[in-house]
Amino acid sequence: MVNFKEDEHLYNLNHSCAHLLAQAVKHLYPEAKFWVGPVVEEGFYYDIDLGDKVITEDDIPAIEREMKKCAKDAKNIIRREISKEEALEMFKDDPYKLDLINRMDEDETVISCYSQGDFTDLCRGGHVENTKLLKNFKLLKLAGAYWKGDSKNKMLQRIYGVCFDTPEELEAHLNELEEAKARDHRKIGKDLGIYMMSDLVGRGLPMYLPNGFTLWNILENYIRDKEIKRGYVHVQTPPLGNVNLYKTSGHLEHYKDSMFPIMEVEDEEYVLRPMNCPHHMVMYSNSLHSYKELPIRIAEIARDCRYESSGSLKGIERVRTFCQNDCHIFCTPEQIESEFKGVVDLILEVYKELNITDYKFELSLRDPEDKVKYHQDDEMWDLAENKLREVLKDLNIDYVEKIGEAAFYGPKLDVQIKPAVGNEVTLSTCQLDFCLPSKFDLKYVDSDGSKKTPVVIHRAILGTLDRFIALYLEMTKGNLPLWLAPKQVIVLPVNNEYHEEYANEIYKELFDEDIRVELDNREEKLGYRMREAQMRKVPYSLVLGDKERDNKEVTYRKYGSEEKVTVSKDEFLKLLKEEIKSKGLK
RNA sequence: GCCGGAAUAGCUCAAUUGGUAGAGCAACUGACUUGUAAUCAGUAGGUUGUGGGUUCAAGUCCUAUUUCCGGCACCA
Repeated sequence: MVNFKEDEHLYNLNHSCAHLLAQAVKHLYPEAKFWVGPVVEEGFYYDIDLGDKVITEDDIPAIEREMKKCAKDAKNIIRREISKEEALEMFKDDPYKLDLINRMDEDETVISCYSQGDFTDLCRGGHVENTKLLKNFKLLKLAGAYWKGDSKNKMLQRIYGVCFDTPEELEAHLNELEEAKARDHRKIGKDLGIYMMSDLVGRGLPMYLPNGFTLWNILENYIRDKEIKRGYVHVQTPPLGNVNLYKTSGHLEHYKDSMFPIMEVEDEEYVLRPMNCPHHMVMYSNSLHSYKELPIRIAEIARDCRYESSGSLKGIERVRTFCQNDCHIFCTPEQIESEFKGVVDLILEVYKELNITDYKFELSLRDPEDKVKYHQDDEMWDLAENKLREVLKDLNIDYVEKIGEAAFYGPKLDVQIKPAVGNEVTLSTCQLDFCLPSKFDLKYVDSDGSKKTPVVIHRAILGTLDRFIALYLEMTKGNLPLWLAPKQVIVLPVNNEYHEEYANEIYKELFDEDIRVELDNREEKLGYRMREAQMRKVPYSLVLGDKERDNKEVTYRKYGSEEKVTVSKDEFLKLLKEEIKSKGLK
């Protein structure tokens, strides 16, 4: 997918198109006031205050027509540099522009504006030279957007669009957007019987259907086995807790708004747990620990519940109950680096085996100005942040730093992935925590006999199973590798009368070898059953007729290929086992 | 939560300015006995998300509400 911010020409083209949009809107709605119209990764937008006028989809064609009309005038786009006084005078009727001008730094001596015909906008640039280049554009979506991105402010109307040099490029881009929609896990999840939702059960509460839960279980076993090999121990804790647990941890104070409300039970107060860190802290304190035991890695595939605002719910990517692939590593300060490295190493290993390639690392740091969210001492933060930087440097990993994105208890490394539709989300995370261990007064006995406070690393590799399945379905377009496919083989006898017995025999042999196999012996034509097997994306379809029965062979067709291959049944089983073992990777 | 849009059979979608709710697939029944993406015929399937209202008449107009979709805000 094209990124409009990365290509300079495309950036300028879209930036100018944003101005063109504003110009057209101004023509059609003279009372319109304009905030900003930047280029973003997916194109351009403009935020507009239209007073009482509400722009709907029906108004879009008229705006596009007016844009075409304005562009046809072939006006040069002219840059002018003006003083702050001039700027204030020029935009005196537009409170939003005045706000921009007044907020500019004192040392920003150059204020620039760009004009095209009768329209002038405050703007840093860059732009294309002439409006005649703005031909192949399309307005794509309408949205509300808070002024300055703050939900306390008024909501403006935002119009998104894209612009290209040629109609072919525009067409291709629109096709890509359509294809992305077809890849959406909400569609694939429905088509492949992965999960369902029900109003009666409640919004944001997914129910995994047999196919989805098969996939879920394989992933769960896969990651648990990986963790066991790396010295993790697995536990189980309850999905709710006494409210005092979250008062102790500090979570209640910080995240009350996104927790389900407190339940009163016989003079006690409980909450559905929004995370399981506090449970694991308490579990650590169950016994006295020697420095010799550390690191202790307490892991759990844990179900949590969060009150996510209704507008943020999205399939199984963002839900109100989810299972975290969680772990809390309790270690000494000296062990931070090696443990952190171990986690990053595990992330990379898992991504390699799952063939996940399109992701980026983000190092989320505190905002030193925000003393409300980050109230521990700066020294601790500096130490933590620098340690993470060092490890990333050692591992030679590219990352971007994000100020103010850290958790209240410490900095974190996140792995971000772009879903088929919508904003980037976090898949894996690894977080350093100097805070919770002291809140729970956790200790270990050091070599000199003194009691010390351990450091905790929170980490999740598959993130939440729910979100992981969503993203993975989108990456693979639902075409799952053999080891993860809910059904691996479908057996299709050509004719039940003559071939069902042999088909049953093959079915049973595969079943006994733990292959997830299904026999489709319905009274339907082979073509019909083959079509269904292909639509269900079953990796192998086996066709069994006279030839196969007589020679003890099978003819298979691999999903996505039309090639038919006949092999002995032993060879087929061997092939399956090898492919499963290799996870489909060369 | 906020702004906008949408909701019709299990699924995908039709239904002229308000005028008898339809089709394909799936399901069921029967025939066909099948060699790699849809065999044929028949049957059944609906309080048009839900509650009010306007009208001789509402899927269609108004209103409230629920859910979903596109964004924004949020995301430990």
